[in-house]
Amino acid sequence: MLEKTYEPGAVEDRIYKAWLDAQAFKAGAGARPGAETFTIVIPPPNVTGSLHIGHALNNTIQDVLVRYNRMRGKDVLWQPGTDHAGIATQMIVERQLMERQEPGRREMGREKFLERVWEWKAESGGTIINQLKRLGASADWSRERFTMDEGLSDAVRKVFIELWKKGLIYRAKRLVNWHPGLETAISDLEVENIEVAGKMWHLSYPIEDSTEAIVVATTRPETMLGDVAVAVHPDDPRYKGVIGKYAILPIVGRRIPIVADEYADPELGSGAVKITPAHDFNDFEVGQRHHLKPINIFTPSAHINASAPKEYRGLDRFEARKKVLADLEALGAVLWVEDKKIMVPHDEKTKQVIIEPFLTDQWFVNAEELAKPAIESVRAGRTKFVPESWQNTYFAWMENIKPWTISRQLWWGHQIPAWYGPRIHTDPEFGKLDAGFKTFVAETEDDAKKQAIAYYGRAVEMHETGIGSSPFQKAVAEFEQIQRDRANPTVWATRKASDPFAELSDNKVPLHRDEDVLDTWFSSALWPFSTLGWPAQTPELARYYPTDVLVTGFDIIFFWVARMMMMGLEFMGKEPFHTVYVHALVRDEHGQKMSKTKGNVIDPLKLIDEYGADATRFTMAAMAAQGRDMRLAIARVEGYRNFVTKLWNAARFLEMNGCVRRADYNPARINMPLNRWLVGATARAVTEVQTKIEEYKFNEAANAAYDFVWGTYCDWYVELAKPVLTGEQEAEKQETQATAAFVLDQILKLLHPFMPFVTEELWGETGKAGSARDRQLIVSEWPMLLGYEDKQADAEMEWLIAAVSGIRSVRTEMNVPAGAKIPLVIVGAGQETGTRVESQLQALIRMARLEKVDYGSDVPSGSAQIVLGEATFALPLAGIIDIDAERGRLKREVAKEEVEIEKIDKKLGNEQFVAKAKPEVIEEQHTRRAEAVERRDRLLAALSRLS
RNA sequence: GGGUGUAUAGCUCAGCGGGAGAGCACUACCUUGACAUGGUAGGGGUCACAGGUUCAAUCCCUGUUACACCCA
Repeated sequence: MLEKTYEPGAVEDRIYKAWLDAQAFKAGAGARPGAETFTIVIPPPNVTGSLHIGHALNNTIQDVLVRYNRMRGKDVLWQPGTDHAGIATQMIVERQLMERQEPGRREMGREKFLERVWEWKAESGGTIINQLKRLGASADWSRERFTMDEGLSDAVRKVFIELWKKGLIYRAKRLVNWHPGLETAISDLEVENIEVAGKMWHLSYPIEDSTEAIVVATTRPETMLGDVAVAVHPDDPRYKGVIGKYAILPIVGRRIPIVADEYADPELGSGAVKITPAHDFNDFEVGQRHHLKPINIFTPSAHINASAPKEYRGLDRFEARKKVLADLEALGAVLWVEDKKIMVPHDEKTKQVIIEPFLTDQWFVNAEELAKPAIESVRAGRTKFVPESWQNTYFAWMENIKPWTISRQLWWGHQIPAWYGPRIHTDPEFGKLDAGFKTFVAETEDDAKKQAIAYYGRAVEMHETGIGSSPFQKAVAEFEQIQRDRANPTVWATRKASDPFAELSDNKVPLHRDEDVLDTWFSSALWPFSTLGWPAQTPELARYYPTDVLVTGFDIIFFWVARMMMMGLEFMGKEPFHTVYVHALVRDEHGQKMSKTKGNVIDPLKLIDEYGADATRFTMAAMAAQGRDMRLAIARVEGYRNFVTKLWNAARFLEMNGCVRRADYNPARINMPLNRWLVGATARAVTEVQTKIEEYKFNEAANAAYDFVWGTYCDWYVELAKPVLTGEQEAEKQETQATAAFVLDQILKLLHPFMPFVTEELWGETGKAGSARDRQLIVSEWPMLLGYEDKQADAEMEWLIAAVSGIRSVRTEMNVPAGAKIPLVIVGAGQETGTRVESQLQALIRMARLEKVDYGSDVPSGSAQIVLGEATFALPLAGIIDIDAERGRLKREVAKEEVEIEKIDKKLGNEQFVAKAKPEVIEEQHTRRAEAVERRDRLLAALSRLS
């Protein structure tokens, strides 16, 4: 016997374990022989993360697709795992060390520190995975992957080396977005520009050998310490005379050129701009055009460095601004200040730290080149976006893609497989300005050494200290000096004479591995194939790549979709997925983005605790309309929790009424209109849900299932079945019991992708009676119900429902007590009505709360009347009903029909309409008019009988 | 500044070139033998505004307004 109410908390864990025990999530579980594959890779959540509402939506959709396709008999793989989240994870462990007052990362050294990170991962890294399990995610956990796994790290090294060989990865000194707190480069996607109230300072720079000055405007006065030029627009008449002259930088005293460059906007400020190539992206480009050497004034932690005058050194950027302004003020160089809204780059995660454009050596991916085929794939429709409009966002970004900064000054991540050494004098780059180190990119240190030995023609020596450290720099400088000396025989002879160890030093070539690691997304980009075993040619790779659908939020199109597309095409030669389903962003019920600071976060785990995983999932699916965002109101979750309860109680009713599945049940061989109608309606519901899932219209699929289960099965079928189930007609009873049980089975299947727990539980419970179940619901077959439509049965049941509804309406309107049983007299019944009344008499009596049903030739006086088909249903309520009220009711009904007739007449009277509208539309109007006239006339007749 | 999107019932949202819908909320009645996390009946909308296309516009087009998001 089922419990009175369904308790999700008591059931979900047990059901989930049962699935795991049965290995129901494993790739290929329940697949038909020779089945085609259906593959989804999870967009890897951050290992430091915990489940938020966006994950809940994202993974509900994936699980709906996965469970549906599994039931369709496909060979399904849902590949799960997490990414290593370089910055976030390193920060967590560093904070932990600090809290425990243990030595910091630099004191303990790289190796020890990484051990600690792995320890952290082992202890608390799996949080989100466990939370996904609570949601009911049926991913193949036996295949769970982590971006730092050995295999995935092999893939990263291989990709890096291949791209390097193809020239698609390079190392260069560029301005990058620099996080001064973490002292690492970050990608432009990790920067959020936030508008803040700022100021614009107008500064006066004196012109050399002149009494005049040039006025520049800036929002960052402290960077003037690194100014190398002033730019004006070449066509700006105000400045024609000063181009080519020099300004004297106040405080610093540097002589800087006044250059003509179109970057200077005559409309903005004074029309002249200061140029600080080391600290501004636009200025950097201006600097390059005019061959100006950038002057970097910051240390990696954004304190003033030795390039600035002594009294500024060591100040952080904010203190430096104050001092620069005070000093300029004292010089009279600050002309005026205006308030201005300015966009300031912030760290996207915390939104606390201001990001600094910073000049450093970094590794870059030539994303522009990789983007070309990725754009083409979408243009050609080999990968489609759903909804389609998102492809515009994709194109917009991909067509303006910037070089991707992939190196990070961190320890946690994939260390870049590059080794550096000095250049030999025969190297074409030798001695060139900014040539940088000789770089050896290799799988292993041994391989790097081999390459180096081949290049130098002599043994190398691994240096442990960083490439920026003085011992390494000194060793390199020494080697390069020897190279120079050797190139000149006279110098070399002199040197050898004075330095007996010269030859020996020549043999000590210093080599050092790049200490930086790669951006986490570099490894995530490989996820659709690295998780399947690549670079090894595994059977899984052959079978499951390309995958089918990537399910993601639009805020992440750039992170996941774009990069996976680029890498998939480059290394697999095929798009990683044929469809990208972009779901909405979940907001609170007032449309605000959820955030911890606003305190409007809805925690999906709390929803699961309170309403159950099924209700939470169903809400996600029901609200997943294709669009930009969805506002989540708790009331919706509550409503769907009630739906779970409703289903449970329907099953309980069946159980109490002997509705047991029968092995010999055949829906094609049943007789009662009630049952034939239900089976047809079930078939329609199945088709609807199936179609909508395949169109990625999850809200429509969920609603179709909801309407059928509650509106059709519970509200009408079960109610109409009651008199049969408690009646004496044994054959009818048995047919109804079996049909009710059969359709419940179909319902469980239909709802399973959305509500896996309660459906599996009911599947198990109902399996205890009747024919044995041979498998769990999760791997059972999706319903196949074709050819069960019965128009005649449908018409009869629709008539019955109209009759019952009509009588109920009148009862309420006439204030007939709910419990009172009243007589019904049917007047003017034709053969069809007669047959239907006979067939549905018990149902009619019970549902409409009738005392008896008679036929009559006249409507008894003082009756309320309902027009239904050719017949009039009269409810003789003399003495009970208020004749005036009934007259009013009928008049309103007549008026409604009149309005309808009038509207149609207007249309049909329009020659243009008759001439141009489609014939079927005109036909429909005629039919509707005739029906309305019929109803109106009967209502008028009813009205006349009242007076 | 450029782009994208949204305006439909009190709230949250579907829908759509020919009859305005759901859930929640609301009103009235009902402790009927699955379910009060329920049942029955009901009220409530010039489908943002102004033009245009069309036989026909909530739906297509243009503009306006408001809001949201993305990019600079």
